[in-house]
Amino acid sequence: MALSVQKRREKQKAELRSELVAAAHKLVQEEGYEGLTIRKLAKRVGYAPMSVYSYFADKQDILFALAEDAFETLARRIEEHPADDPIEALKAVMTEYAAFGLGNPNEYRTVFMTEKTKLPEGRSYADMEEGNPAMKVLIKRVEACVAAGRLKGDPRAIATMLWTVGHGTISLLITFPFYPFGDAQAYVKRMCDFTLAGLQAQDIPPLTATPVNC
Amino acid sequence: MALSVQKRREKQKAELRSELVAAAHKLVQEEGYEGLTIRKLAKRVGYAPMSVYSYFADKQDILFALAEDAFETLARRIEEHPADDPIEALKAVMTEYAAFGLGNPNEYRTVFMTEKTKLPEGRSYADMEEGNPAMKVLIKRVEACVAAGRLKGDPRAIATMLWTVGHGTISLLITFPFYPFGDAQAYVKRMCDFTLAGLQAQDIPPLTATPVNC
DNA sequence: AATCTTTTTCGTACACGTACGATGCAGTGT
DNA sequence: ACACTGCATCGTACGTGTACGAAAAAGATT
Repeated sequence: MALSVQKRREKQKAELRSELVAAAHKLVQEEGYEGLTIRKLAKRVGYAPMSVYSYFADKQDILFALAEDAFETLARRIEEHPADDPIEALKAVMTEYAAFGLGNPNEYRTVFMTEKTKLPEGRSYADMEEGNPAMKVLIKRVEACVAAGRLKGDPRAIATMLWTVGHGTISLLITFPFYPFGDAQAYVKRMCDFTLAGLQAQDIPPLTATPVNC
Repeated sequence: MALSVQKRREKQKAELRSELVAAAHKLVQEEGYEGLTIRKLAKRVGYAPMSVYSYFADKQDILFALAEDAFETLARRIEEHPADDPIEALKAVMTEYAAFGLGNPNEYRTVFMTEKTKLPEGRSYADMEEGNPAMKVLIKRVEACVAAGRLKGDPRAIATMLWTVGHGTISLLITFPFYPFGDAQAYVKRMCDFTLAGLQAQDIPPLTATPVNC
């Protein structure tokens, strides 16, 4: 109870929620993933621990909010790195994504490597794609590649595959820092180039389609 | 004589450790992953909760032991299903690996998605490759592909790249189960085929080499 | 103004993982 | 026989996420 009851009263719900998100963000940056606890978070904003549950269903919900935040800043960062060649623009997305992950491993871990079994209330798949700015930019740049005839296939599928490879690379580098990947940057570039070479050589069907062969 | 006493102690210790692992396995089977707690485990074998820590560094260590068991059976399962074509044999590894990860997400998470600054005592990255039977099989089959002229390049680099894509796929599916990947099996197959197509189209240099262009 | 209803806040309690240090016992040296 | 040493065992305690329900505040109705 660091704050007076009256001041607490005046706060708007949305404001308080984003204040909680901001505090959570700070906590993660300052003390790492393990530093983010409900009690600490509550203390930061002058609430009792259980009051946090008025704004978040559970801890996962907080992490989800952090993820949304991270997506936004990531998208902003990406858009600061345009390129003439559409393929290069795509590579820039991957590079920025990797730089973000390797530069903020704690953040990346909480956002992309902790289980999110259930969507927060009112979220849907569409939200995950449409409401995710980073994915939106990625898809947009993929679409540019398709439009320019540099890639063939379903943009969303291509984007998801790029995300998959990027995430695999980053999370492995974070989780096994001593594994002999060689230079991290070089490995990121290797995987990025490899994936894009593969994508340029194929027509990528949509995700829901499940072609059966082999 | 002091030596035999020492050995006897170690043997007893190992016995109790595996007894604990067995009890843990049973607990998981009976009550699910959430049913595995130190306190319950201790009660099962008639010990105080803290006594478990004489045999395991922490709970992750227990899960790691469980995962080792699982990987052994996985490797066995893989080798029971060989394929004539070396590339298909490689795909089989990936498929089984994915099936394990998606079927045992908690084990997968503890082994491959939690920071490995502290591996269980006596484990190293050589162990990660040599001591993990599944990874061992992967490298072996990559080598078979290279020997058969179906793949070109450094086997370890190729295996690492396959691991990267496989891990990206599995961990994403685990972490964001609500994301519209479509059918998980189909997505795994897609990524697997895609990656192998790419690998077959290139000569893969060793990891330490860091080619610089673009 | 008074009463009832709804929403927001949070005090308490539980099971959890586990750090720390005490206890007691087996093995060794004298 | 006796003291000493090392080690297996475990009692206690802390901080964790969060279920439950009480308390308080805000809003609605009379």
